[in-house]
Amino acid sequence: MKAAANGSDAKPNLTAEDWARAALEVMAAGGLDAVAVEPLARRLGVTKGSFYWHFPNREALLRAALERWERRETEEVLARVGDEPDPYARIVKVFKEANAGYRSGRLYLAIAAAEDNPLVREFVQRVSERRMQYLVQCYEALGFDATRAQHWARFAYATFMGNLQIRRDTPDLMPGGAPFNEYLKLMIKTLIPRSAADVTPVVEENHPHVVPLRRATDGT
Amino acid sequence: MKAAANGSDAKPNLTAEDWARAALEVMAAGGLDAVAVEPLARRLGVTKGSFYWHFPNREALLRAALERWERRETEEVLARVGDEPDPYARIVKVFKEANAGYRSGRLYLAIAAAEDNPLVREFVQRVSERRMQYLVQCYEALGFDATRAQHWARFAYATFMGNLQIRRDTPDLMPGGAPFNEYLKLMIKTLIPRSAADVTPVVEENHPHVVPLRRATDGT
DNA sequence: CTTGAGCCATACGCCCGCGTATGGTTACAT
DNA sequence: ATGTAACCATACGCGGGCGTATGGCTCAAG
Repeated sequence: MKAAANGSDAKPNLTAEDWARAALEVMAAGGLDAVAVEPLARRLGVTKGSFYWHFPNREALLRAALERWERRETEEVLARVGDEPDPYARIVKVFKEANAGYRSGRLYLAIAAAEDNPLVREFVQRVSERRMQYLVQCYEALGFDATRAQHWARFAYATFMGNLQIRRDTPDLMPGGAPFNEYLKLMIKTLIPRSAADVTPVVEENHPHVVPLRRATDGT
Repeated sequence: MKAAANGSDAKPNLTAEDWARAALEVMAAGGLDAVAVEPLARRLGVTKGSFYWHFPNREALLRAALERWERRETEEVLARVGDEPDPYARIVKVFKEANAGYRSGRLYLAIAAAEDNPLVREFVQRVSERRMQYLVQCYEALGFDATRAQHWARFAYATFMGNLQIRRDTPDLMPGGAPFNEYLKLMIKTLIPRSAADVTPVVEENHPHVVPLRRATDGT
C-alpha cells in the first residue's frame, strides 16, 4: 500500500491535511459554521465525493482542523521565543511577536467564538491554558511568587487578547507604525517589570514619587 | 390606524421588543446564527406566523435586536458611572463594574464574533468606539495628553476585553472571590495612575499630583 | 350583530448542507 | 491485460431554516 506520495508535486490529488488547512482558512474568515463540506469542496475545486473519502463526516474534519491548529499553535510559540534565556527578554519577545501578527490571533478569535461546540471548547481550553502556563512560568522566573505570577500572566494575556479583539472590531482604533510601537512600549513597560522587586508593595521605605494608591477595591 | 396599545399588561401577545430581546438572549448563548426565526418562535411558544407579522424578514429582527443592544449598552454605561466627578474614581468605577458582570460582556463577544455581517459590524464598531472615546476622555481628565490618553485607554479597554475572553474560554483561569479582588486591584493600580505625573517621563518640572479635572463629557 | 384590524397557525415551495450509494477514472502491481 | 486501491463525480433522500399564502381566532368599534 505505499504511503501516498503527497509531495509538493503538481498532483491535483488532495490529502486530509489539505482539507484541514482549508477548513482553518474559512474558519478564520467566517467562523465555525463556515466550515461546511460542500462549500469547502467547491473552494477546493472538487465535490463531496472527495471529502467523504478522506473523512467519515464533518466532525472528523473539525477535529483534524483543530488538531492542526493546536499543533501549529504550540510549535509557533516555541519557535517564537527560541532559546531566550533571560525571562524578561523572553516575555518581551513573545509579547511583541504575538502583537505583531494578526492572522494567528484572528483565527483564535474565530475558533474561540464557537465555544458552545464541546469539541472546540476542549481545544481552545488546552491552547489557552498552555499559553497562560507558559506566561506564568516566565513571571515566576522574574521572581514573582506563584500567586503574583498568575495575576501578572493573566493580566498580560488578557491585554494581548483584548488587543486582538480591538484590531478585529475597530481596526481604526489600533494604530500602526510608530504610534503602535509607542503603544507596545507602554504595555511592555507596564506589564513586564524588570524584577518582582519593582512592583511588590514595599510597605516600608519606597521609591520617591510613588503614590501609595489608596484602597480602591472594596469587597461586595 | 391607531397605534398598537402594547402596554405592559398581562397580554400574552408578543411585541417586536419581545422578539428582539429573545434574539439577544439566544445570540448570547449560540451566536448570530442561533438567531433563527423558527427556533425563536418555538422558544416563544408561537410559530413563524407571529414573527412575520412583526417583522418583514430576519434581517429586520437582527437590526431591532442590535438597536436594542446598542441602546441598553450605552444606557448601562452611563448608569454605571453615575455622576462621579473625580476622573480617577470614575475609571475605577467603570472598570470594576465592567469586570464584575459577565452577561453583558458575553453578549458583546457573541455579537462581535459575527463581524463578517456588515450590519453587525456597524453596530459593534459604534459601541466599541463610544466606549473607547469615553475612556480616552477619562484619561485626559487625569492629565494625559491626547496621545497618551489614547494609549492608556486602549490599554485598559484591551485588558477588560481580554478578561472577558479568558472568562469565557478558560473560566478556571479566572479566579473568583478574594483572589479576583486582588487581581482587580493589581489591574486598577497598574492601569489607572492617579495622575499623569506618575507615568509621564518628567521632562520639565510639573505640578505634584494635581488633577486638572476638565469636563469629560462633551456633546457633539 | 357585523366589521375590521391585530395576532397567530397551518401549509406549501424553495434553498442548501449533510450523509450515502454507486459508478467512473487513474495509477500501480502482478 | 487485468485486478486493485486511491481518488473523485453524480445522484438521491433527508432535515431544517426562510419566506409566502391563506385562513382562523379575538376583541373593540360601530
